[in-house]
Amino acid sequence: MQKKRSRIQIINQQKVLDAATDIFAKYGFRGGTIDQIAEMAGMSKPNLLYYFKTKKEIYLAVLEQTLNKWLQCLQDWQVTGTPEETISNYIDTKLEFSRNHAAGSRVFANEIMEGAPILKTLLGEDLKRLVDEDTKVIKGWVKNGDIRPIDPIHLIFMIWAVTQHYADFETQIETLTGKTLQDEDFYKQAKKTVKQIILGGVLKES
Amino acid sequence: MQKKRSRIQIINQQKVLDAATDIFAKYGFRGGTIDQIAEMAGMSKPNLLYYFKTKKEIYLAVLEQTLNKWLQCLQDWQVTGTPEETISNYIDTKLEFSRNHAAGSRVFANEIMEGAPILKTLLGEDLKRLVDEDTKVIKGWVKNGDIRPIDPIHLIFMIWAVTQHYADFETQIETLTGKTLQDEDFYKQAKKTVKQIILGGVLKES
Amino acid sequence: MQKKRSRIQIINQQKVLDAATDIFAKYGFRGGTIDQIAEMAGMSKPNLLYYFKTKKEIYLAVLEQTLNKWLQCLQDWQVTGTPEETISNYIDTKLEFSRNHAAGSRVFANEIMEGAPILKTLLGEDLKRLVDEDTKVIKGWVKNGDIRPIDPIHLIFMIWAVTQHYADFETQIETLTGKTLQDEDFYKQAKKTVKQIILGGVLKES
Amino acid sequence: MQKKRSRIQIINQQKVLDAATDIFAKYGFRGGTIDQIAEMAGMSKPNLLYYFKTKKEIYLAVLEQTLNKWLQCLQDWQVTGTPEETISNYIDTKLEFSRNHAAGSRVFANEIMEGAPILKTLLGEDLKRLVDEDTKVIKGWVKNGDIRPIDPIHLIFMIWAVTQHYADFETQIETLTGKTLQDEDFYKQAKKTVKQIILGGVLKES
DNA sequence: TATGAATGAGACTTCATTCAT
DNA sequence: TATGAATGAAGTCTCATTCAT
Repeated sequence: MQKKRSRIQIINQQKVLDAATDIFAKYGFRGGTIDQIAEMAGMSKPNLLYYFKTKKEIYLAVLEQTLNKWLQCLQDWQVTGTPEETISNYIDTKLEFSRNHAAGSRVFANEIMEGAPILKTLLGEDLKRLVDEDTKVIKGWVKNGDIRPIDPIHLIFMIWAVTQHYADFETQIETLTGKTLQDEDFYKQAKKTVKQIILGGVLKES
Repeated sequence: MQKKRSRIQIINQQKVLDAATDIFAKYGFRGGTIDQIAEMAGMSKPNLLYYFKTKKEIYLAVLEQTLNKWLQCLQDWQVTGTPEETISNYIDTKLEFSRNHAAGSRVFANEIMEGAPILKTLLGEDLKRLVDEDTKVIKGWVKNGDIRPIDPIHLIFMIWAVTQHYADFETQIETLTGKTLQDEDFYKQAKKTVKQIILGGVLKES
Repeated sequence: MQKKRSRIQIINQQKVLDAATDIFAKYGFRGGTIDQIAEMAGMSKPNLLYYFKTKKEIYLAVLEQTLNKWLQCLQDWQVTGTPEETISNYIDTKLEFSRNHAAGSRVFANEIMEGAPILKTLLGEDLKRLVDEDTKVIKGWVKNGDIRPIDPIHLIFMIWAVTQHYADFETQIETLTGKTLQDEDFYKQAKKTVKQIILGGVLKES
Repeated sequence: MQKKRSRIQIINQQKVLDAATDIFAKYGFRGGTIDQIAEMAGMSKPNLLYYFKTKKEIYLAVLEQTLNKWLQCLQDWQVTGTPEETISNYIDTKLEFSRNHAAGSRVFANEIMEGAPILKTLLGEDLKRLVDEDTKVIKGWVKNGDIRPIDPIHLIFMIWAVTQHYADFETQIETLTGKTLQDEDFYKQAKKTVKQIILGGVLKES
């Protein structure tokens, strides 16, 4: 039974989640501390623990929230068009997510590098289902001769890798270029190049 | 005065570094503990600290060792051939590194997600120099009409992202496919697909 | 000036005291928490603290209430009859108290095992006075040849020990026999046996 | 596998157990703190936790140690003689235990008043078996006409209650009489009176 | 070289209590 | 009268590090 949440409760819980996302993004679950989160959220540690009883509970809430945003994000994507439109749209969606939820993306990355103790089941079930669907679509394109003969799963990994890279390795990218996805021109250039190469490598020459 | 290192010392130090690489790969610097490293290395904590005085010293040694392997790896790479040969070779090199040093790759990933407190300077100097050189080469190709007009920096990021993905997200990949780069067929298929798409997207149609 | 206490106040205070008696009986003063008491009393913690300002205040009220009941209980007891009647009556009284106020008895037991920080003075004054009186009565009986020559203080301890045992070690007794003093037959049998032995050991054979 | 314990380890573990027995005797498991135990044992808190990893582990060790002493104690008891000898001997044994292990006795009392979360199983199995045996013996005496017709279980409870009372309510007894079982005369007088009454109440007049 | 013992700092969490409404 | 929100103090436990042998 979901407790009724007052206005201030919603606000404070979100403050905590935002701070926690940043901290867990940097240090992972084990490395991040409640002190850091409390300070960043601008509240005392016991007050924070009034909203979330344990560190793990905060972590789970962060994962869940990020997951929801990610799923919602993927729902925006449509498989209806041509391969070019569909892939292009998918890259748009993923890169947009990396721009708007860089910290969330890093929380996922950390979780997976820790061996995905929480998300493993989910990855093996829900995500696998999504991937299987996409794989079928791509296989259909190949069989149909719409695109070059490509191994679908590695194409999917490639798109994920590239789009998430801009979020997960933001520090490195910023150190090397002085830019992040927040920079509009840089964002456009990244999107353009990624699409250029992937579509160029996947589509048949007309 | 460099202490003379006995045979056993060298062996034990390497045992520590191997264990530490695994632990820091999973939990990052903050999240990993000396206890975990000592246990994995099969020695007592005080004995471990006889070889490395502090946790940070271990971490630095891990980073340095991984870095050396990575640089050595890159030295094997030759820019002398055609764009196709050069890029193909680069992908080979990076993917091979991901296969042989998956944990090391994840230590880097963690370090960068923590904001690269140790490596930031290095990234901004040594790595930037390497990247600048590569950028020049690619620009030359473009100007020369050898390849399509591509933004060099995003091409480089793309190759990094894709090749490292197989190391950094190993857990996710294994959960989805049941395979890792250690699987020879999977490794070959990954390499083939990555080259196919990137080269296909970069090279001009003949 | 004694605040006028409304009906609901009286009811709620009693709800708190009942819950607190149970909790302190189980965990002692230090081990019991206001949360536990509040939950058992079915009210929020701040509301509970509206009736009793501090944990200690609750504890004192519990001790006082139990004490009052105990004293009232002892007033029912009459020394007027024969030794047999008097002792028999005393055992009745004490055992009845154990049955009706098992939790209260345990609160006392805890208090005393903690070193009686609150009750020590009372024990040394009021209780000592009562014990001294009883001692005199018993000594009189002995001198008079009404009962066997018995050390009065140890007789008193014995009656206390036995009667309180059924309250304080209720869990043990229930585990061993499946019964408590709430069970009418068990209660009667306990009373009968206790009287049989003590009276048999104290009274002269006729 | 029992770790080999060095000399100092044994000494320090015993220091901890002794202190913990006193603290848990006073405040119960919930109420007693590691700080108190560490201070009483004369060592730092982390050092104490080097020997026992958790508070519960200390508590279990205390219960186990006390239990062992208690069982060893009961082994000294012989059922071989007449009812008089046997009961007399039993009282001796139990009272001696109360004198030598007053704190341990109180730890048990606390455990039982908390509902015996740890010992419940043990009480229901091992102790029940012991009690059943004793019950049979007593029943035999009754059937044989050696003693008066007494309910065995309540006789056993009575002996336990009385003998343990001197340990568990030591504070009250000392406040009222200025004596404890450590006082030799008081000890002898208690023993004499207890035996006098119980034997007087149980045995037939010769 | 190796390890049992020890500890201060700090992390997570609980709890009595207060505040504001 | 009632309760959601907040907090300082304290309690349990972990961890990097040091010491002694």
